[in-house]
Amino acid sequence: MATNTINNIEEVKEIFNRHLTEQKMRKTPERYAILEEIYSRNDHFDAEALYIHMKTKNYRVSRATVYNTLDLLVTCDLVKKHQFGDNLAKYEKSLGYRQHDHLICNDCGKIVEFCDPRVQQIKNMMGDLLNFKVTSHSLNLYGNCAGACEKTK
Amino acid sequence: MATNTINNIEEVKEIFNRHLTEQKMRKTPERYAILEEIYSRNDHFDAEALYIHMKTKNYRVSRATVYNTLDLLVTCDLVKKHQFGDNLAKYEKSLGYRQHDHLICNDCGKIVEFCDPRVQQIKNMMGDLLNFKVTSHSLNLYGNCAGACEKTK
DNA sequence: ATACCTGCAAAAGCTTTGCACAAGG
DNA sequence: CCTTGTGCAAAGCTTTTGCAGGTAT
Repeated sequence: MATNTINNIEEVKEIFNRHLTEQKMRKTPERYAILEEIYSRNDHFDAEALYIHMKTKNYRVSRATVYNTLDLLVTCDLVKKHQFGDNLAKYEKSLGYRQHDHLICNDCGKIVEFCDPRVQQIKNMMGDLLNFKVTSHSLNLYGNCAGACEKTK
Repeated sequence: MATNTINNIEEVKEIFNRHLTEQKMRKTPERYAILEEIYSRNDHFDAEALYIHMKTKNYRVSRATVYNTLDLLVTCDLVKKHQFGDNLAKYEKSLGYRQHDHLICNDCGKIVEFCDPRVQQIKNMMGDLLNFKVTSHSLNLYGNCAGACEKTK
């Protein structure tokens, strides 16, 4: 199982739990099941893939709940939402992951993550310069993975 | 007329013209009309807004042609396509504009452009490091325009 | 008990596609 | 002429919404 990440699932659930309490929202089994499913993955997935995967595991859940819960998890910073060029939102778990950005292969769709401190510098400087309070960002580099790209898109 | 930009419209048409010739594509009046319409704007617009605006000017054109032509213009680098967080493609003319990125206000939707040479440095370094040939990128900073934001969204 | 949440299906919104007709080369 | 491009409408896809029934608190 792919849950050997920096934070174990119990810790994540606890954070979610606290958020739900603070916001006076209900602790439904669906919400925890979706959280668990997301944290068992290590990829960038879309809402439909998550939905299908839960169905496959015989977990009865609706698309509406998947979308609602994804929004909720994005709000409390346990999940990050991305747009990689197409009109399809992709998600990934975010807790315990260093802030990072993405390099996307135009041919095979492969996604590689990277960190660069200059991104933070740009955010700080541009915020000051243009009088914006910058709260988040999205940086995607597009190209192709030289050589070993198999167009498995 | 808002065509007092760095490159005049004739120059742009000439570039488009050359591209169409090279690609053995037809020089239809619709294509030039759409190009002209785009270059008369200085904002970030979506396909529907462009379509509506052409209709308003009594230019008979279809959505299909608008989408086709936008794709075509993106291909030949006369137009840039963006995704600012939502699932709605936004476009802007690109010729003669320094490469730039965007700062988007979450409250009022205002878009401010900026340039930072560090973006190019990041592209170069990450391409080398991860063995990718980086051909393009998208960097958006999200936040809010301190003070004077009127939530006119 | 009573909001809130869920499931289901329909609707909405952007974009693509199919087909018949038009027109560029 | 022949093939590409266009208009129109329908279909496709992702995401949102409305409503009736369920359930956490």
